[in-house]
Amino acid sequence: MGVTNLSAVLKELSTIPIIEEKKVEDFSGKSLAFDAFNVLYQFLATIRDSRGMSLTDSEGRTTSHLIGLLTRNSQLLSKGLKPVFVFDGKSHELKRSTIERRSEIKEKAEKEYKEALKMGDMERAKSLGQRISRLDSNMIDDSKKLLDLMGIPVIQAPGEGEAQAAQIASEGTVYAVASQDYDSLLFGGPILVRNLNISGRRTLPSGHVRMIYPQEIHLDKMQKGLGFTREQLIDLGILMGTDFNPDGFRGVGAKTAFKFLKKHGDFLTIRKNEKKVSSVPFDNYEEIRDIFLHPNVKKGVTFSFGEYDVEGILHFLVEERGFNADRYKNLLRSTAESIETMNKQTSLDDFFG
DNA sequence: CCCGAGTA
DNA sequence: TACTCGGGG
Repeated sequence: MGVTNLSAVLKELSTIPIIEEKKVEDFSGKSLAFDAFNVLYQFLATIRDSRGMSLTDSEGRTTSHLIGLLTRNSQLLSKGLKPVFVFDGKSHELKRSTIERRSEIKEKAEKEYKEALKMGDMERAKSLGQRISRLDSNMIDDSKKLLDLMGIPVIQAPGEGEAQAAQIASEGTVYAVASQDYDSLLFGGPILVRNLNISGRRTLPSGHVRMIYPQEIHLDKMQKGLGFTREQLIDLGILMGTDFNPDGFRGVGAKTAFKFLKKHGDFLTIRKNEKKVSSVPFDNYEEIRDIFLHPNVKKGVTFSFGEYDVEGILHFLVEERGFNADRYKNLLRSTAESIETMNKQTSLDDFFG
């Protein structure tokens, strides 16, 4: 999850427009560091059958994440994007309670889901199904295996994936971080790209349909538009709630957090002067701030892109997971072909400067 | 999530 | 061309 509700702040409180609308093709030739868990959870939540159940192979193993990774990444590769996947390592102890709470919520949703199924309330079942996605170590392993077969580099972060992704983005090893969360910006990643693993149209809870485009957000522009330093952006996040203090503060949302920060300058001064923030016990401020300012990351990480191995992918998905070969072989071949023609083109470009 | 078939 | 629906495993 992470910091997800910053959109309102960026749209309504900034003096300059911060969110740049892009097309997927605009990222052709650029490498993007995807927060792997972020992507996988997205697939697990959305790739479901009409009863809200994950898709599985004949042995009951979930395959939703594999379908998502294969189709989405094949499209991105066809358009010349160079995805890199960064997996979470050990999560910070302050995040544990968040994780535990999420798993409680999931257990509750699971019970309600079964009831909804019994009652035949499919709409409700489907929406509950989305909340009970679990990512186990087998799913992580076969995601890595599939990515490897697709030639997509897999990076193992020592801690937060989002932090490691931000690190390689600041080092210029990748162009940007791709995620739905804003955390990479708080970790110091200079560019964030959102909506890159989401299709063009989305049905909102209200029933309205809206087009979704990739968005590019630059940290420096965001700081300029809001008039905040990076430290203040971190304070903003903490006031609104992060993975490390998920509750935030009662009655403090985007606007109030922004207002407090403008008035007092930093979190500790707000804590001294604003009742909404001071009335709650909260002694992890320095530690949380430090997670964002000095994250647990590896420096100087390098990687290389591999071959898109059509035969290998087919073997894994068809032989081992029961995918329908006819359904996917066209996608695989045309993807391999686009990659090949693009490689030829870029090597020509390199040759001629 | 993505795709294809069916429909207008 | 635009949209909805069902299926994918």
